[in-house]
Amino acid sequence: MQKERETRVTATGDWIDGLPEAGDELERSSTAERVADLLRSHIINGAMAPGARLSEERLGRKFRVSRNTLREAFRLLGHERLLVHEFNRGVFVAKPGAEDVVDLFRMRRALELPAVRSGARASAEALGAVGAAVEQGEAARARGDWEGIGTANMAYHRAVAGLLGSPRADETMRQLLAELRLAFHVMAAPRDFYAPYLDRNRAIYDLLAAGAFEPAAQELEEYFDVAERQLVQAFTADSRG
Amino acid sequence: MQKERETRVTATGDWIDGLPEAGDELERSSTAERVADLLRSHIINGAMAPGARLSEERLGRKFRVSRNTLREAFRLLGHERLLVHEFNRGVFVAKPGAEDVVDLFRMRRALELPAVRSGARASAEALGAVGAAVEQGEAARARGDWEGIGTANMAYHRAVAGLLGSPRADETMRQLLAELRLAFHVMAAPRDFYAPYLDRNRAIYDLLAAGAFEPAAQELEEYFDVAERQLVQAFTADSRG
DNA sequence: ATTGGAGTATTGTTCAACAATCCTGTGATG
DNA sequence: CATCACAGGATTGTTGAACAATACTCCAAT
Repeated sequence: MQKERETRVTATGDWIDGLPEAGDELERSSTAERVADLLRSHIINGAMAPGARLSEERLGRKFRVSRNTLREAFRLLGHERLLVHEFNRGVFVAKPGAEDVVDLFRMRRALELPAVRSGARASAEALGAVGAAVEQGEAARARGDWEGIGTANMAYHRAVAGLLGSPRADETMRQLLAELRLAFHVMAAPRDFYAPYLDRNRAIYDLLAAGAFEPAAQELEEYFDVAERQLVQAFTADSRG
Repeated sequence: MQKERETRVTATGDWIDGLPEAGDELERSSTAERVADLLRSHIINGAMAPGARLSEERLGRKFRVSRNTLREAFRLLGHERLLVHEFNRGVFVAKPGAEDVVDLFRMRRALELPAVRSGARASAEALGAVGAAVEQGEAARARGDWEGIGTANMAYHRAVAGLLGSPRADETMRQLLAELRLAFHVMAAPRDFYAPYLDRNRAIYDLLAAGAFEPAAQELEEYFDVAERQLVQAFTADSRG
């Protein structure tokens, strides 16, 4: 009897202990966070032009939330540099300049290159995410979905940074890429900006999968140089106003 | 007459244009930001124990601010990972674990090592900040100010990351170091933890000042290895409860 | 063309209220 | 004895209104 009871208890314990610790799946979110998510998607999709003003009263009425809740959301996005908060003047959609693009690429180099070079220590899962993003991008290209190509490119570089296995790097990378995507909306309609880079993404992934981490890093570095130059050029050419 | 008028006008214009664009000096801060600054310093100085709960009502009464303002401050510090916000339960001072220390060092390596290696491109001002931090630390040691040594060490590594000349790296570094400092308060009183590293800081700076960037990076890497191991060890040894 | 000033609109902050959720202690039940 | 149910109290989540402080606009005056 004692034995049966004990086995039952330990069995239950093992069962529960074996569960994956209740991740963020059932994490209830506050209204402010949901509003922030909504605003963020609008911003990076270009629905809100860079520099546009976000009126507390009008947005609050639109989303059916109070000003206080809206202000909490503003704080969140301000910390991600998607909104800029000017005291007593209001919040505006950030308007990145060429110097921001340069800085963003500096950060990307600092995070993504070490991530690739540490590829040997990366989990198979993290590596698989890179491959999945490559195919996601190619599928988007096949159906001419330019928006999808951009999304896939973001996923790709997030996955690359994810090779580090660092929660903080993941979070930082997420922000950087969102900001970078906002930067695109500043320059003149670059619908198929990312398309030429899909093959390069594939090449880097193949090197990664083959264990050639240093060559992959070199390829990635070259990509950074080319993409940054093209972006900065688009910015300075477009610098009227 | 026309000429005189024109010169006067252009002179005024040049004078104003020459001014340094009004930096953050006269940037008025909101109450929420001031509260956040106050809380941050309390957290970093260990006045609030990791894991402690921050009651909205009591803190609001203490600081004489409304709950809404306090909540805005909580959001700011939550984004910096100094506070953790559990929905419907409240906010708590973050309680970093060994895995956080490992992650923090991953990020530090990613940011500080490239910064040192790019030292050739760094401004003289940024380099001077590193030297100033070294001397600040040595002065603190001379008068037995252990708290001051810790502060100087933070300033030192912020200055090192500052060699990149990247605003985003500066901001990220500021957060990482604040979080790291919080981690110290978790382990058993390490008053003179930083003291042994002062000479190493000096050595790295001397290499930097001499233009030996790669050797400086190697020294820094070694410092990371030693410091991380010591910290993680202190954590795992102290992992009861 | 620039300066001053009144009036309006918007943000900053507080306060009070209520709903939703969590925590605690108590008793019932097997 | 362990577990569960449940009521009561405490805390957070969110709203709405109010007022102060600041910025913006427009017009008059020089």
